[in-house]
Amino acid sequence: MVFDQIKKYYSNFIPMSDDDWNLLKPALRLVHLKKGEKLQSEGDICNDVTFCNKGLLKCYHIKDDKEYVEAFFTENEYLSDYTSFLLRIPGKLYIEAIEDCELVLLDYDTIQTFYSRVDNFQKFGRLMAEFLFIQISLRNNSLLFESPEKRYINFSKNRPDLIQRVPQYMIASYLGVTPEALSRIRKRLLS
Amino acid sequence: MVFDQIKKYYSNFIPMSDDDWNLLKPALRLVHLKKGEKLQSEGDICNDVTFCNKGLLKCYHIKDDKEYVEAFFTENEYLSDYTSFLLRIPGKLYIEAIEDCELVLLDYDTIQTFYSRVDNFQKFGRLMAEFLFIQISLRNNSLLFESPEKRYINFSKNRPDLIQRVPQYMIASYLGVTPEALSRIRKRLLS
DNA sequence: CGCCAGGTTGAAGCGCTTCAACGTCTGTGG
DNA sequence: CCACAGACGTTGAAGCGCTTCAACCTGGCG
Repeated sequence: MVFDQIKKYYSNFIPMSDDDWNLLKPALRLVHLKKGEKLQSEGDICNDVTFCNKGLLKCYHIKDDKEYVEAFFTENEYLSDYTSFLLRIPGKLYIEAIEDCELVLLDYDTIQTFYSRVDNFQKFGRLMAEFLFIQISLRNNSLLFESPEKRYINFSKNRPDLIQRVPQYMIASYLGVTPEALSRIRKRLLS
Repeated sequence: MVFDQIKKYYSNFIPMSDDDWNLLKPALRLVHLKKGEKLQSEGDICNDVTFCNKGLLKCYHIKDDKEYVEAFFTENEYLSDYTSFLLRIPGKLYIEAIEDCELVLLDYDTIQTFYSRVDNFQKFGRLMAEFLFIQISLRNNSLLFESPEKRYINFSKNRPDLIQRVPQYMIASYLGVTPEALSRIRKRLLS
């Protein structure tokens, strides 16, 4: 059923007893998003963490009328404007469907309740934050220490699926260059 | 006494009962580091989190014989090669004293034991990972969306202490530019 | 004193950005 | 069914800010 994927995902982090699961399940909300629709906009306080069952989303912010892509999320990935979610402050991010999406949402209050009531969940929260930290560290180092060309090569290697599914100008933004620059990088790499 | 600072730091994240504290205190190790000495080198598995009582450290890695500074740490800050620490894999980081340091160390096994035995500590671990995530997100966005000039301006504003205490070429590395470029940025900003 | 580390300055080069023009594909309405 | 519009990608030319390399300045220290 539609919550099987997220259950499996959780189970990778902590053992999930039937009791735990039965407690959690009623709090999950299934949401569908059409291509181009937004899950969240600048100024919203992010009130949910989102699990992607199906589809593809981008997470970006806007500055001087330009779009800056911070991340992509696809099947079996966990996403949110985590900074806004944690600090309860308005976020700067837009989260938008690049393809039609099937998402599972879990709200802040429920999560906090689970943190305090279910030991395992506190641990899940820790592991999740640690996991996200490691992810973002990798991206950090990539941005600081690698050339755009190297970043593109790595991205193609690590996420060949996204190279296919995401328009090139969004990938350029994600890599921190203009679409023209990425086009030339690709051309250079062919020879 | 020497562990007062870290106790206070912990108390910012979780209530710390006398019982908790008495349990934790014996596991803390006081370490002194002279300017230029290293706490950790590339290839080491990071086995401790470190709290800085006094002094100043830099965290960097080496690539093509060049030093790339990832972070500075000073009084009342918490540091480690968190990726290596969490994943138990050899790290890429060097951690080195820029000034003589007084540090408080807490090792991996003790922390894991505390995670499983003391509820509050599990929560501390979560909050700490969340905190680090937010920190690194900020840096991430700065690197991706701001010019070196803007990064320098922000850095001067946020860490005027470090501008004074850290040699300029290390700040340049931290900001992701060459020492020459930073020198010219500073010159530009004077007019 | 002379050395060395740290900072500045100059000149050349390169890869990115910007702006503008031009392909190419796809979908949509006349 | 074709024609056109719009979205996406490519290409060219000019400009800019960074890097690199080299020279030089300065202050602290043996």
